[in-house]
Amino acid sequence: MLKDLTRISSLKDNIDKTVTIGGWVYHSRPSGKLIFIVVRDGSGLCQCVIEKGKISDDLFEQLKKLGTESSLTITGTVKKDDRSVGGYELVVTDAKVICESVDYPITPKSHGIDFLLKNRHLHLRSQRQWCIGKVRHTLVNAIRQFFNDNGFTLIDTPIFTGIAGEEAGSLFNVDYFGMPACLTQTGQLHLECAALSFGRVYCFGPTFRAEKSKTRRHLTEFWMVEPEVAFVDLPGILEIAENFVSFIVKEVLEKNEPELKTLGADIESLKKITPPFYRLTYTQASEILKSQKTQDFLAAQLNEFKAQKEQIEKKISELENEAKGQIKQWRQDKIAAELIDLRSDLAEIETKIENNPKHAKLASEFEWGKDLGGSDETIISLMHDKPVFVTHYPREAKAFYMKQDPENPKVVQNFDMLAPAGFGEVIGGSIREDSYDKLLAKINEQGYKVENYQWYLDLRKYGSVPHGGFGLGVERTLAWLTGEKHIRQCIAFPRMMDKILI
RNA sequence: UCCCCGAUAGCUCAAUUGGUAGAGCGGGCGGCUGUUAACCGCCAGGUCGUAGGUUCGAGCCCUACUCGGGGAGCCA
Repeated sequence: MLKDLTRISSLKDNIDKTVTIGGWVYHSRPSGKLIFIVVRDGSGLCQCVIEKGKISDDLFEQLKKLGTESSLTITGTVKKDDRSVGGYELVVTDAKVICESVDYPITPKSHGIDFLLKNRHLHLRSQRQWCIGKVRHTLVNAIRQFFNDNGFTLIDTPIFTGIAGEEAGSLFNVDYFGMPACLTQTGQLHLECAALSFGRVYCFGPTFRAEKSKTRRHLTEFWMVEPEVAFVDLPGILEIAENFVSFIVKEVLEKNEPELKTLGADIESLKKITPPFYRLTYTQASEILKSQKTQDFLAAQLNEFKAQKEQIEKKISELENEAKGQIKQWRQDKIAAELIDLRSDLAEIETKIENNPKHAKLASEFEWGKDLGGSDETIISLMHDKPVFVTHYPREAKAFYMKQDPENPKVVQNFDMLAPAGFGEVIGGSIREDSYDKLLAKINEQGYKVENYQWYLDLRKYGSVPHGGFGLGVERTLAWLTGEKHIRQCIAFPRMMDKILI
């Protein structure tokens, strides 16, 4: 049976032919002697038109009452029709219900995020999650393709590890047969070993951080790709990063434009993502933050928010007045629904208005030496239409393995890549400290146990070379590309702080 | 860990300022041959998160707790 099924995505090659598709009821609109059932089969959506008389009355009655997400096979003639979702529809001649679905909990109307997460096993079938999954698939392939095509060798780094790459406070500890171990936070340290064997390597896998972060940009388990390159300097690694990011954006644009449109992604701004990206040093970035330009920028933004707020409030009061008048019940209901949407928009804009002066204050009081805060990153990122590399952060604020800048010992040769339009950090990377003595001193300075890092130090003892790399978070990149507000929607089964739902 | 907001029908939300709980969607029944989150009529559906308190009277006020959302710090 399965081999005889046609996938919805290939209906365009079967116009006027009779085919059978297998799928689930996405939407059903019975209308007397005519039923429209939109079927999804994982490859797309297809509207099936069922006319009474063309099939048996019993089947007609069964299809008429079929609930959302019932599974079936359905046979009919493929017609091109612009009125139909996807552009093609099936004029049905036969159907077979496989499993009737009754009281499917997710309805076409809006739902709260808590409800949807608790129903994640079903929510994955929704159009939005499906689109994100398709884009993620392209993204992951593009990531692999870029490195594979540019002389990188894939190295699978371990998930159980003994030493930390980042802050020890964010480690998940596990009991490894009675011995202490932890889940990997980065494959970088292991990858450096491999880079000195293969020259150019990358790893791609899940990463775990026990940060107590409850924000739209954090997960405790996320996927990260990390390239590591021998014989490279900071300008060199930046060039790789911008070519890499430009490539994956181009691939997604080429292969997933319909999905991006459905998701409401800003396709025009993604088309601008081509090398070169902007480059700022941390010191330049901090000067921008403290400048009048930034204050003006934020003030302009505040005015815009206030104008938006006024517009929303005006609309709300208009609708409220209309609702007081003598109008039909259905109009009352429509107004109520619009009011709910508008009030939620209003709350969002009010939060922005409230945060704006705080962000302005934080920016104006920015002190050299601190790490860039979330709002600082957002400001820098909003002021640019392409990704921005921020380089040369203060040494104290950064990880022990980053190479001290020979020209300014207070900073390291690192970089963050901020995605444009306020999205913020997507990549973090650096040139690694390749001097044995400097690395040893830094390990001691941090209070780490040298014996744990002996193998890592060995890399600086036997044929050390300048090398570096970066890590790109898959979910954050996906959120940026798709315009999704929260990265928990960018992985099928998100793991969030204190919460594993299924 | 800190700050703010919330919890009312299966779901999303109302309840005119403390006076007997409403609507849409979803479900059930009926109608409709071109629907697009279809539409029209009828029906069922509630111990207002939990525990106290104030009051003649609490969904609404107060206290504590639980759960959730947003933001901060930190990060990819």
